[in-house]
Amino acid sequence: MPSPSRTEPGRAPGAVEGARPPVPAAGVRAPRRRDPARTRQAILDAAEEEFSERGFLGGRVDAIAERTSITKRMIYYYFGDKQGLYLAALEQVYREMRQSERAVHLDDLEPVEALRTFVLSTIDFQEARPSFVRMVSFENTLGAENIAGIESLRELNAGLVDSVDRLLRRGRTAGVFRDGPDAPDALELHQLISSLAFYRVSNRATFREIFDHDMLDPVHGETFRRRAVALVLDHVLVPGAGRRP
Amino acid sequence: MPSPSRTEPGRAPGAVEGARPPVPAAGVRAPRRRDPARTRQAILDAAEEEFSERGFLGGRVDAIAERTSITKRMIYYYFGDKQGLYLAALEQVYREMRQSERAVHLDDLEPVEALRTFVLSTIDFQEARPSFVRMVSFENTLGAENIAGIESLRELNAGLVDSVDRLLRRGRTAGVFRDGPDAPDALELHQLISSLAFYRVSNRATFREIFDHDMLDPVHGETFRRRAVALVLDHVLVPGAGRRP
Amino acid sequence: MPSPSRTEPGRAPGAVEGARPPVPAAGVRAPRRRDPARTRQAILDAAEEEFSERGFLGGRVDAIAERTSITKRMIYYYFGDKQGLYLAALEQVYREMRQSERAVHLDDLEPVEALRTFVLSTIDFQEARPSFVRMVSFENTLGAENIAGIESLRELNAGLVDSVDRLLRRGRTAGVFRDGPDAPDALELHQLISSLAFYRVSNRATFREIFDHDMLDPVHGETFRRRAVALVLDHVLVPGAGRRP
Amino acid sequence: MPSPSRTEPGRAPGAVEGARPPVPAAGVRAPRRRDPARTRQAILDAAEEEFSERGFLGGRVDAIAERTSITKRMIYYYFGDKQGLYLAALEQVYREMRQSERAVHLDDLEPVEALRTFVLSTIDFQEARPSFVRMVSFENTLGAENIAGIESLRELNAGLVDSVDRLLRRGRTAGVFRDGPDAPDALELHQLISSLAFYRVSNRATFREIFDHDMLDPVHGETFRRRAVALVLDHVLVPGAGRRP
DNA sequence: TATGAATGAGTGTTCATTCAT
DNA sequence: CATGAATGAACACTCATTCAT
Repeated sequence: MPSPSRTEPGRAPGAVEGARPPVPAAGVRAPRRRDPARTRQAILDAAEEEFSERGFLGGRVDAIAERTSITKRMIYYYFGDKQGLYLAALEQVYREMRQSERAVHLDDLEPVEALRTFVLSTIDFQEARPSFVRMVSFENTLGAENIAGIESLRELNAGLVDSVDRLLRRGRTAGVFRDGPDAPDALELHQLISSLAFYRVSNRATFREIFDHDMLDPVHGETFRRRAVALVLDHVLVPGAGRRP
Repeated sequence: MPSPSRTEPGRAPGAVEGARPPVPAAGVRAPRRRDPARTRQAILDAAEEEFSERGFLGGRVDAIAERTSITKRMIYYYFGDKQGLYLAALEQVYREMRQSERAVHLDDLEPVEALRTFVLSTIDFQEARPSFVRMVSFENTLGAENIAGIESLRELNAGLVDSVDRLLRRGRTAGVFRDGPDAPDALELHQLISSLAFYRVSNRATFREIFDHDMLDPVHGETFRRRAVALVLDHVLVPGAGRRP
Repeated sequence: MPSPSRTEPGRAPGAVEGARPPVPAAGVRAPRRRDPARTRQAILDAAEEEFSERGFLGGRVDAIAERTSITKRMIYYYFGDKQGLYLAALEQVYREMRQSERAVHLDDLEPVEALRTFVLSTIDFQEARPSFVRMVSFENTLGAENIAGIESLRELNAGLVDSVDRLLRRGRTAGVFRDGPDAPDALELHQLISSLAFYRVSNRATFREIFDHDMLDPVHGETFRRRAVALVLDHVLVPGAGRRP
Repeated sequence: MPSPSRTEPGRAPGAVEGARPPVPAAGVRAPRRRDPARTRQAILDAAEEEFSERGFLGGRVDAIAERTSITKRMIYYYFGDKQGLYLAALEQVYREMRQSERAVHLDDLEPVEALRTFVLSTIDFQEARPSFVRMVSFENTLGAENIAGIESLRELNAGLVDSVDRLLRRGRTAGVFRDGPDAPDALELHQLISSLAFYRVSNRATFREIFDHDMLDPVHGETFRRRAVALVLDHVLVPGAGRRP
């Protein structure tokens, strides 16, 4: 299951667990009746798996029902239809990304260190959550029609760009980041870093098949990170400034 | 149609057309009977469209038949099954990429110019052939299982890496490219450039939806190209060498 | 319908019918919604008809759906695939045979009478259930690949041979059945009787076409039975023993 | 191929083979152009294989074309349609049986020996030509509709019954065969012997699967033949007469 | 809340057969 | 005589979705 530690929205965090209705017979494996929030979450996790593996068109509602041993009727009860379920899974995946980005407090770091941290955390997140990458890939192939329906997504990501923007300003003010028309803005910088981090995960399979080289092999991890950081810093820093010895 | 410039094998380029039975009205795209090469190619083009839009799982054989007004039976006659057709479309798309790369004779250019050309031609190709990008994306989401079945793909791409390798060697010999353990090898360089060029096309839809910024908008094209070239050159050149004034 | 006497598992034999929703007009054979056991059985009966008439390869799932006016989807819901349905029909037919054989308690009869009874009941069953004969014939032409998948079939039939074996032993002990290396064993005896009873049904059509003689015509029934019994008794009895006056 | 020794109707038996048109390039495997009779026969043999393995409904014209590497068009050219081809194959199989029966000159043997010979030759033929048995089985499951279309089949088989009839008369006249209302007539005798010989081949697969006993295993061949002969003689001979010591 | 049964429109694939050359 | 290309109807099987309980 993607992430067992996920908070379950339908249930109060401090709820007493002991007081639950008669526990189902031992040996029964899956979320058993009478815990709607858990049922909902189980469906959602299965949907994330299914859709991230096969896409919206390729994903099967039946397969999701089988993964959870929850009846299809429940899926429709909770999510309306296939698209509703897909959207919910997509949103869940994006929400996680946001949380991961919030966890990194760029504003608390001095500019160069903040930039370095931003690059590395982006790489780390994409690497850790390939199902995010796959769902985004699928969304793109279908023209991102579904993603448009997710409210709060824009502001969510606008927040990200804003924080990169603040980072860049601080760096320029401090005289360590280049300025002028040739210097990249926040969005361009995000695009650059995303390209590096995303492609590495999204194109892993074909790259490996064609070049016999697994971009995600831990063996290459350190080198890749170092190069990526160097590349971005070279691109942003004023020549000669602030590099590590 | 995906590639109007494709040579049609069943017909000599300069052949006289006048002697043939009444040519179908111009604009009618479906090939008419008794021209197997044309029939096959029409199916293939429609398949490329369909599969690049909806993926292997989402693509419908019926849709391909309707696009061409060729009976489904003929699709199976020529390509065996859905997977065979998909593979053929995938191969066609890859072959075009190779041809586009061959067209650029890196060996004939001096190293810095060659590198600049390589970056730009990669960007241009991905931009010009979004269906290539989409098919590769789909392949990756499915683990590139299909791509493994295409012979000649590895050597085809090995050729590409070889020519980049020669390029790097020449640059180092000439003293303009960095050397040593920190300098990227041919594969790493290819990965870098592909990331930039591929992501811009593959993630266009979500990027636009989230940031209101179309990475492929011609308005940004020149800037993007300039930045990408600068980025790569900065990464490869010895500091201070060979840059344009 | 193949076997009107079949017990319908989903309904208690003496259950009151009055409380149910308006019963469909008598004579309407298709079961109406919401009686799974009946639905399943209706499919199975139609499958037995279809497959016994046209074989596994020739039988059409669509035809079975039409015979019952149950949607194809339900057939797959209950039986998985065509082969699963075929196997279920085959098993049903074999189970009936077993029941018919169990109904004859050979152990309760004295040897000669038991043997006579065994011959006649075998003839009667094959004659009464031509679809059994046809399905077995089809199975044979396909190498009995399907039959191999039916568990319990062997033990089921092993039971038959065992009871014939007991019969033979009792007869030998009583001194009425021949003994020694030339006397047939239980399996040989079964083969002999089956040959006579089975061929008469399985080859009826060609025999009639070629010789203008219907082996199943009631006119010949009595003679055939008498001859078959005599033939078997002559083969098994010690000369001069136990024949009817 | 079923029977390479088959006479090819379209070609004179004594035709010189050396004078054939330029032999096709070495490596080309199958009957090559410009020998219509051979082409026809190749199709027929493949059809016999296909139909005897899968029946009329299950047999595929494509499969027959592939077996011979002759184009489907030729099949239609020679045989009209699938049914025409099936009939031709059926007729070929029956013709062989007739020839095999003609080869045994019952009239030249004394009655008991003739009867013994008849039983054994019937057993031998069925054993040697399982595709005959399978095609007859298939015909029966379909109600022998096709067989009705084969002219000369009745007289062909009438001849068989006549010769058995002559055999029985001779035996009765000689006082070795039983007479009276309880004695079997020619058709009954044919039915009996066919049952034994046919069932052994037709039901081999299910019998083996169910009882782990291969009725055609050479190990049991001698015993089966002895029993079959004894059974028939016991049924026909006057008690005590003419048996072997 | 939950379920198992049911549906109709598709979805990949194959069939026997025919056409133009 | 012979071929490869073409067809439309059927074929086994699956889809997302809904109903009765």
